Amino acid sequence: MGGTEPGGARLEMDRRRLPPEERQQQIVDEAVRFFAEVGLDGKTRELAKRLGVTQSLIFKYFETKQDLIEAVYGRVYLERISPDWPALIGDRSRPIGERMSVFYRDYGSRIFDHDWMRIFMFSGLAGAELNKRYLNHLSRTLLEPLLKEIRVAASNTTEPTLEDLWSLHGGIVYLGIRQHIYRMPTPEDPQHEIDRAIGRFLGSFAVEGP
Amino acid sequence: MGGTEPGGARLEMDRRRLPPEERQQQIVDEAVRFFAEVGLDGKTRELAKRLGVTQSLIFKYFETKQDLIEAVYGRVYLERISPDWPALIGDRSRPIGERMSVFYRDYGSRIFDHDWMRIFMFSGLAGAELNKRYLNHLSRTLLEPLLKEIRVAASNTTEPTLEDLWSLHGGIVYLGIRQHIYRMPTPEDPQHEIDRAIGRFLGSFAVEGP
DNA sequence: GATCTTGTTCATCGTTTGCTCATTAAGGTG
DNA sequence: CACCTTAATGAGCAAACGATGAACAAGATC
Repeated sequence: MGGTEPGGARLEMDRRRLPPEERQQQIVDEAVRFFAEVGLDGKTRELAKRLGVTQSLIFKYFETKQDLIEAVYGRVYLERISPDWPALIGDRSRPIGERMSVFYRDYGSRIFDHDWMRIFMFSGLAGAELNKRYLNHLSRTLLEPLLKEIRVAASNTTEPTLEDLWSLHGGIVYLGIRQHIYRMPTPEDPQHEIDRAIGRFLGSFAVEGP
Repeated sequence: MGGTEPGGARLEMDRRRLPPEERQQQIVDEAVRFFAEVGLDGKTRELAKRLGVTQSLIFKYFETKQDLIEAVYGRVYLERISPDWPALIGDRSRPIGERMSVFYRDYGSRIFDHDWMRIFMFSGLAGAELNKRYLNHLSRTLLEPLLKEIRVAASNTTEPTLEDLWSLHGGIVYLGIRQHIYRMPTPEDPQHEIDRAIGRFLGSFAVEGP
């Protein structure tokens, strides 16, 4: 399939002239990696060098540097929360411990990502509104429903609070922070640690863990 | 004591000429607040404006901007770990739950600080070696001894691992991250949440909590 | 292969950056 | 009060910054 005829859809490294959408996408792709590494104060000239392109070309596709950063935000925040999770969390045909294990396995596979983790932290420090929106969305659509489900499963004992869940959540997220922000050694099998944390959490509310 | 005679040791806002050590200290103080707010890429001219001083004066006290940043690191990391903690953690005349509660109350009072939290995160993202040294020191001198004590208290049940403790620690630190990095609402009484987390943790190893 | 479109480069502007150094004046000493 | 030390200023340099616009050339169309 494909072939070697010129004008084919295959991407070539040394190709000079690209269709606008493709070039724009290429710039954002590299900008994600670049800003994740050096921070949002990274210079457009260095980004251009990594792209093998002149600096002025970037400003043909993005009016300002801030526009580029917004595009990076959009790209990086996209697809970071799965639409399947609410259904998974509410699926009472499965034990709550299993649901939480599967949820956090899936959640971890999406956020334990070098670029996401660092850009999320950089933008948080910069005071970007997106972080608050993301965390509020996380709380409302995932943590609060999860809390409800745990309370159902833990019916006649002391009930967990939302802050209890944030504590569990923080302990899990901290794995990614240690790895990608502080670049410290982290466990080989994060899922095992996550399952242990979930087990301790549920156990303290007299619910069986994963 | 003191009085109003000129040349007294009291600091005056409008005073122009300061003794070198005092001025140097003043610059570092303001630099901590400044860099914590805008990041380590903050401009020396804006810092000078906040000090009510010319930008060139800063370079009379610090040869390069990097030197100033190192001074900020030193200032901020100082006194962040108490020498009393190892003794507290190892004091078997007190129940482990109480020791952990007191330790984390004290620990929280030192690190749930706007400037520290943000500069630690900025420097971590910048790849500063100090972060790794701090975390390694934390692990060796506090978490590992704490783990040992918990294991003693939990003798004949399943034992906690160091990663379990990191999970608890992360959940606690995440309180500060939510507050100072993401600027999200956090519980009025963090100590209560911390005690709950400690209680759950110890409870899952059949040890009485705080 | 000549022509046309437009993605890309090149040169450059105006500003800001870290940093320097000659000059000024604050404040203690006689 | 005049004198002297030195903290602080002010003007400015070289490099780097985001951004602009004219000139160029890659590649499709006829």
